[in-house]
Amino acid sequence: MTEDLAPQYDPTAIEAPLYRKWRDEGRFHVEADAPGEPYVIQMPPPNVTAVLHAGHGLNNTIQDVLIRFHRMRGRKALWVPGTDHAGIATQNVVEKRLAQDGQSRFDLGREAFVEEVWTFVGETGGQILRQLEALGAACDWDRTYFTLDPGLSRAVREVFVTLHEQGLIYRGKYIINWCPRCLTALSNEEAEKEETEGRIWHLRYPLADGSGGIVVATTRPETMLGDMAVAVHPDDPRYQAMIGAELALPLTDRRIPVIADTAVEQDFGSGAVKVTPAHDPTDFEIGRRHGLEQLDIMTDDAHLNDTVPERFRGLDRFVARKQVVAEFEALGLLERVEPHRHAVGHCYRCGTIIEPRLSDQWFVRMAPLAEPALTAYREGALEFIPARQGEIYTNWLEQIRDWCISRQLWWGHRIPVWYCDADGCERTIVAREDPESCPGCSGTLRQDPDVLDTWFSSWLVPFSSLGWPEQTADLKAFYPGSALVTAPEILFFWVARMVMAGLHFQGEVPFQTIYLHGTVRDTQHRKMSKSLGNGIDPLEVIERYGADALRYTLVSGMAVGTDVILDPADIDSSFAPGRNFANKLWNIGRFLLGHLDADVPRLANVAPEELTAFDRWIIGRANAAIRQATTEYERHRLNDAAAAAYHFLWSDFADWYLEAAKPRLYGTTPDGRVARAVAAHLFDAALRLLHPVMPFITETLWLRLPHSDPTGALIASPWPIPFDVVDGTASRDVAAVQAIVGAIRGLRAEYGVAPGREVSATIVDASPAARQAISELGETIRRLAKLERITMQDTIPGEAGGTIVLEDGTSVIVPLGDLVDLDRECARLGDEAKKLEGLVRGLEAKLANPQFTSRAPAAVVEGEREKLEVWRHQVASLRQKRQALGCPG
RNA sequence: GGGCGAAUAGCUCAGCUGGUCAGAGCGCCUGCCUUACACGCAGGAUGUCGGGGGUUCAAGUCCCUCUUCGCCCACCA
Repeated sequence: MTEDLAPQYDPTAIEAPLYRKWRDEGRFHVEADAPGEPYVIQMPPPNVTAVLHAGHGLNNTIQDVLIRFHRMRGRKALWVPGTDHAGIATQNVVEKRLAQDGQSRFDLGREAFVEEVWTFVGETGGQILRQLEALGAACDWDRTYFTLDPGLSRAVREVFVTLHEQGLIYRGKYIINWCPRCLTALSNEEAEKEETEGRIWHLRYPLADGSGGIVVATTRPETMLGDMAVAVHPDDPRYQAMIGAELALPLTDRRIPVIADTAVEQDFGSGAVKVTPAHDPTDFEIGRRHGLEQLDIMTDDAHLNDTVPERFRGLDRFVARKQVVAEFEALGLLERVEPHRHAVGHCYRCGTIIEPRLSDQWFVRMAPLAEPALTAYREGALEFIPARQGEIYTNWLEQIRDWCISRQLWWGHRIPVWYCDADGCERTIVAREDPESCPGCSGTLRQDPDVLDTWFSSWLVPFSSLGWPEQTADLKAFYPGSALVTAPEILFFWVARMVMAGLHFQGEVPFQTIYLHGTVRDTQHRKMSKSLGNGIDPLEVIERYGADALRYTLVSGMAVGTDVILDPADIDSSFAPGRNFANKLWNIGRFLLGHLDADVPRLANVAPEELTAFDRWIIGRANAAIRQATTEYERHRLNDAAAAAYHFLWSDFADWYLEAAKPRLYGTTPDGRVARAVAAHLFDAALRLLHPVMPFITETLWLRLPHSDPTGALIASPWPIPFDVVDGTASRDVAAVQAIVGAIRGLRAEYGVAPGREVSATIVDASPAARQAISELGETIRRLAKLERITMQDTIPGEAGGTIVLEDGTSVIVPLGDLVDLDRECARLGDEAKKLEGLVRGLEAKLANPQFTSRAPAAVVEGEREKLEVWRHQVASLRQKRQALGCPG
């Protein structure tokens, strides 16, 4: 039971075997019919091709902390893991591999390519889930899902068809965000807007009759080849005469009209806008209002197509831009060029500049779904951490636009829509089950070639992962979930949409708490990324310092809503907090276990009168730590919860209690047994408090403690509750001990007393607490301060000594003979007195102010009076000491 | 342009309902290998709480304003 611990803390030796033990004992699994109130977290499913990075480390640590905490609190805790098929990302990875062999997906063809992706996923996919085991993630692996699993695919299809039936899914031709590299449409969220230093070109379009012309401003000159009109504001006095006129579109032989539309801002640019209905959302709307033709001038990969004059055909869009500008310049039609800062959309997967493009796509009507999601938040069904994220959520929902869900990819959920091409039939079938043939004409059907946005399966996870559309026991037991932990980046991609889907299909929000944590960044506050090479590999950290050190460092460095800053160039000091603390814990355990035996009495069986002041004090500190850590975990302030356990263990338990209790622990006296009982029980409780953050080391130490917990594992044992012990004057007495010991240690350091040399101390004007502390705990003081003896007396000793006056007026004097420099001591006492006199004067003035004494609460005034008394007393003592030493002045 | 937020010790940040709130960790300085721990022990230094106004008996804490910085959204081409 008190089997020896390795002298050196070696996390690699304990972590992996312990994880296996937990898993083999079924500690992570929970049945639907298990007792207790459920606590459910859905892991944000990592991409199936992902490898663990620092962000995953932080994200999953937080979830694991919450799961472990709530399990210990008696909840039926379920953490559901899974992976996302990640349409574009995964397809890109496999395409890159093919490219190494000089192949493209088109060489293979759709079926073979998809087969290839499945093979790739089968061979290398999901390794991140295995890496999470090293982190200690207590997920229920029996419920691991993949978003392309048959069950989840059924859910996707059910949702698509239902929304279609409800008129919330439609197909239409609109301007969408097109990635010319991935060759697919993207949603608005997938087009990342980046402020870019660009230019704006002012181009002159001459009137068809040759009389002057009109100047338009554009950031994308190449699109002028698709212009169908120039628009001005109907009220713009400058252009009244022009409205209705015909312009000769330069570089082409086309004629376009000048039209009036209120969408035009008179103040911007020249007040005249070229209208390209097929390549700009605003222009698209203007074009619709005026019945303009939509001329798509580009190919899928953003080269100019056959609609433009021959010399431009086949040119890349940016090459074409240069050429268009050059030709305008040659014609004398380039008025001027200005620098211009504007937001340009980039593909969130490959970074390619988005091409706004007219295209036939499927959309989800979002307004009807957003409405309940807003209401739910406003009615308090959702709690954001930090709370301000709720405003961002609201802001987004209020101006939501329809969601483009079709993707021109091959890897993903195929859209469940079939078309009948038979003449005169041309039916569209949207169905849950694959139809054999056209129900209208029995003709052959052709399935829509597109797949769905990856997020169209992700937004269903809170219920699809539990078996929906089947009404499973899991669904009943574990929906809705409790918390959702993720980075703010996917608040719109995923979190808000899950809320909508949950409300729409289950009638309830999928989780109550939305915990949005910060990002792991380097010392320059840059996001860690592969391309910048500034990443920290969590697995490397785990290998070097252990998962517990990694986890503690991440949690302690993470206040709610702030980023975690780590230095990739100095892993050693970055993870020092966790590493140091884990080592400290190990050594506390080693020391304590070395002094325990199997028959340590239960604390409940120790008579109250057997407890010393230090025992009662440390129990009080433990109770405070239990209360605080519990509250902080509940409030999701994990760093504060961890700090509560940390400070209790290190500053109170190790630094003071164990140090003070050493003689008792070394011996075999009855009070030694009491100390062992106290130490064992409080250490047990503290390990419980810390277990959510540092599961491995706490479990390892806990298993070696003598106890009779029936669960047999810390991971499954109950959360600690405060001990029922009366403090009496214990905390006051120990505080006095700490003050006296601190004063003596300070004086020793001040005068360079050799560490081994014993001195004596004289206490004058002892306060009641000091008096009691010295008479009851004098031996402890003597040992902790390395004293030969400590005495109390009424008068200041004649011998020269260092003096410190404590806050309660007690004077601690250490006679040091020759070691004391009298001048220095006089100056020190004098400075101290002066400083205090200043404070006294300030406080006297404050108390003399009737405004203060009449308006401030009585307790505050009383507190200030007491403080004044103490300070006055201190000043008097200091003066007295100076006099006794014969100080000048 | 709209929304949200931040400025506290060299660094990263706490300070939650205005009155022991000027703190923690890391780093730094001094002394110690005191048989649990040098990833340690003991002691120590460092802040006009971004600037300026205001409310209050009392303000890192509330309000206004300026400066600087960050995040999200956005069809001024």
